Amino acid sequence: MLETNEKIILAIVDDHPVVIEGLKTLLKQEPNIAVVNSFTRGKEFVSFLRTNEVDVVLLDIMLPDVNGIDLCKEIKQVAPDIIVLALSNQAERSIILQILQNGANGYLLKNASAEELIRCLNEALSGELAFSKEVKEMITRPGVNELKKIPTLTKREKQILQLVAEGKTTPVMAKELNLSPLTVDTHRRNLLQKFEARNVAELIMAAVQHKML
Amino acid sequence: MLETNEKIILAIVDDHPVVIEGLKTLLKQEPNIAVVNSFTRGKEFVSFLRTNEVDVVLLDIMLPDVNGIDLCKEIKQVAPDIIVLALSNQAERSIILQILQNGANGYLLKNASAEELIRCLNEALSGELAFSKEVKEMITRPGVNELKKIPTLTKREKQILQLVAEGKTTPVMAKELNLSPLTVDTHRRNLLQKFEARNVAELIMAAVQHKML
DNA sequence: TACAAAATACCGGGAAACCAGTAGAAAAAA
DNA sequence: TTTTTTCTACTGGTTTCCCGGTATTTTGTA
Repeated sequence: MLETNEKIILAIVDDHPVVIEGLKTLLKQEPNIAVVNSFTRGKEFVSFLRTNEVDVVLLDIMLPDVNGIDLCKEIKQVAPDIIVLALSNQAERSIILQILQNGANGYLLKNASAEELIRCLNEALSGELAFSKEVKEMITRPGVNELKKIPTLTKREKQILQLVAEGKTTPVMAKELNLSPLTVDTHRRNLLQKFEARNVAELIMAAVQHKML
Repeated sequence: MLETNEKIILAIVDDHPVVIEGLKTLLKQEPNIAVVNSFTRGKEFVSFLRTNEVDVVLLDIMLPDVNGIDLCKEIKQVAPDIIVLALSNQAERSIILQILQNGANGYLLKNASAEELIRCLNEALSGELAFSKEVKEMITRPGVNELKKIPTLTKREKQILQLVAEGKTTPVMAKELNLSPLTVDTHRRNLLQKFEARNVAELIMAAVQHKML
């Protein structure tokens, strides 16, 4: 949390120049906000973060170059004290929960009004989780299709999951990755366990439902 | 088409305040553009159009209140000479073609840069159809990602596909449907053939991609 | 540096999936 | 009423998957 008399250093990561300009314009009215740096690539921002201080980042989680969830995690690793407000134009329960699990401090829809934007910023600055109106409804109302806890996969597991989904068999994958088929098999079994699946069919379905494929 | 020395009256219809502000800011630099009216509802804009003159409208086709295609048609009926540039954040071939058939003069993605925006505006003003880069690619190349022909399934096959997706094994399904496991196996094999899949993983993926699960 | 997590690899065995055919009823379409 | 499609069922065999473990090495982080 910041002292109220200090100015906030804000960054915007979004691949849409229009959105960047819009946010800048709307936030210019706020006297508390000092610097607004903007980036169109996730990678760019991460490397900027390594050498510069940033208090708050408005992060579009639908970037072309990287997956939003991974990017959020990476940002939090590089700068654990940064406040990450996820930006998106769709409010899907599973995605929202997933990104919050990965350290985000809030979730805003791009159709938020200026007031909503400012309100969320302040909420986040005072340590709360901040959500725009529609998002709040989405996460509070009874999770109708309450999905089970989302399993966290390792790098290799994601890779293997992808290949499984492409119809590759264990020996084929082993050759492709220069691994023993037995190793690939182990990863497969770990995947099944993590997703609580009994076979590939369930595995793929679960992965699809969690938007991991 | 306008005379070059006349200023252009522009309108923006978008339910995202951020986008409106962004577009305004980016277009402010253009000396040719005079008035920028903005609306968050399609209906609002249409009634405005009945009493005011507008040369060009940037129209978000994903509004909450009305369908973009119908709105475009309505606008063209009220003011046939208006130039409609469709705005969207997704470039789906079928949608693009549909909206062009309904009188739109161009199609821009929201991730377009300022230069692209201006270029498209000028193209549209000089009577051409205007597209941002990615859209152009999408419509010129013939349906690349036009999915393969969707296989037609029999009643039983749909049933079995569903059960397979639920992780049921052949013997389990056989018992459930009072069939011989051998029969179920035959249906499975027919499913694999129809989807050109080598195993369940590919089968499920294909079925999901065709929205059959 | 020490500890946890991830990646690697193995054994043995049973179950299920997949392949290539064939073929007789039943239902739907011509 | 023929013809076609779908549903049913079979033989016989190969491959892959899935399960129960265990264990070493590598990597990352506290």
